[in-house]
Amino acid sequence: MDKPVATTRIQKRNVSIISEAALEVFSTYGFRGATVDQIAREAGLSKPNLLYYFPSKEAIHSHLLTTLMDVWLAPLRDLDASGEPLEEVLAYVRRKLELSRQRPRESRLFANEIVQGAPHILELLSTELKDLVDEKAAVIAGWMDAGRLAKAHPYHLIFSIWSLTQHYADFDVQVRAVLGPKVKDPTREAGEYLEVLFTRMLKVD
Amino acid sequence: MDKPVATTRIQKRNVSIISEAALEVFSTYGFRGATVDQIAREAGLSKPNLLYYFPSKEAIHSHLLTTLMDVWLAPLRDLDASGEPLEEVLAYVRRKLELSRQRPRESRLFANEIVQGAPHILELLSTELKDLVDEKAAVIAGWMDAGRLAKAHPYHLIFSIWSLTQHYADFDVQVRAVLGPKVKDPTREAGEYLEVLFTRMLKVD
DNA sequence: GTCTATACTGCGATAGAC
DNA sequence: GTCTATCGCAGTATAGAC
Repeated sequence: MDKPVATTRIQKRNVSIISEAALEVFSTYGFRGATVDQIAREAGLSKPNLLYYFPSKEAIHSHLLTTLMDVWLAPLRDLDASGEPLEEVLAYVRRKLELSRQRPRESRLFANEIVQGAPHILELLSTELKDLVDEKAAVIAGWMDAGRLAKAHPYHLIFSIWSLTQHYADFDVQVRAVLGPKVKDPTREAGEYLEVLFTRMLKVD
Repeated sequence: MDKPVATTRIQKRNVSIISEAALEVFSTYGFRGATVDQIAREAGLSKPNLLYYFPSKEAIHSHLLTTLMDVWLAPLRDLDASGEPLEEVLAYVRRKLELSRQRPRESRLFANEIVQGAPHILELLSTELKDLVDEKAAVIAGWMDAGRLAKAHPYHLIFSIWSLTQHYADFDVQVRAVLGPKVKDPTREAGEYLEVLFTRMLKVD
């Protein structure tokens, strides 16, 4: 809803600048906590000028959430039914953790939205997201039935991958506060830990 | 900071009613998204009357966060160095998951705060929380060194317990959207899954 | 101690000049 | 297509009657 006007090159460029600024602000302060003024300042535009490209604050937010959904789900889409099971799952974990490291703002944007009850994307969750998870959970269940992966609840396996990888983006301040300033790259440690965790969990003896 | 006035019974009762209402509203909308009007309505008081008990919106929020911190850390405090290692960890997971089930609003209150950079409790995280985790991570490391628990990064083990258990409170709408309406109690399924996960992760052969 | 009324601020959005 | 100016509203907090 409320797509931005974007036909000329200048317009496309400004829409992209605004999106970048809005991602920065929304991911830090949440929807209500963010102000259009802040986003405009971050984007280097005046407030009315910004509202020329997007009709409202809500429109910017919606635009971000929907366009980012694809990026967010790509790692799961890439889970390949014809691959080697354990390696496929571990590769998924790696891709997801890499996404948390490289795009923590996107992760926090979603986290803010979902913690508050997903008012803007509830529909997407029970359609697009559910369909994809249904499909991939079936693949994983197939591997388990074939004895190629240790048995476990496939849906909760996927939830645990989301939870553990996104934790290092969403709760970054807490992780750093607990580990102390000496640990420069918590996500690298996390990668090693998660590799061990899911191998022990899923490897067939 | 800014403790509420609470000497008489009526005052104590109202402070408690306000806290309950504020928890409901802050956990749903975050700090900025919540309004004093909403909290007052939820508490059945007029706005000025509410602001007689707490000097400001921020004071209510601080009061909630600091008083709830103890409840939140209790399960980890109860991890007993003289107990049987695997059983102690599993019991911790169970207590934490039970807390997510019974007090999802508290979990979301913290999640909102930390996702947005923990502006109000950063200090607490790097002192009280860090000290407790340091202590318990040492206990776990001791168990691993003694060969009573499979080796793994103790800090990230604790992070993974937080992450996995709180996920079912903080991301409840997403979990339910994906599982569909037929699953009435995702947390019960999660309990079984997590039992398996941490047993396979930590059991010594 | 609790209410009504209100001061004051900051925000989202629009009007209209250029 | 971008600006200045401003409207209208919602929000926090306070003054002062009862």
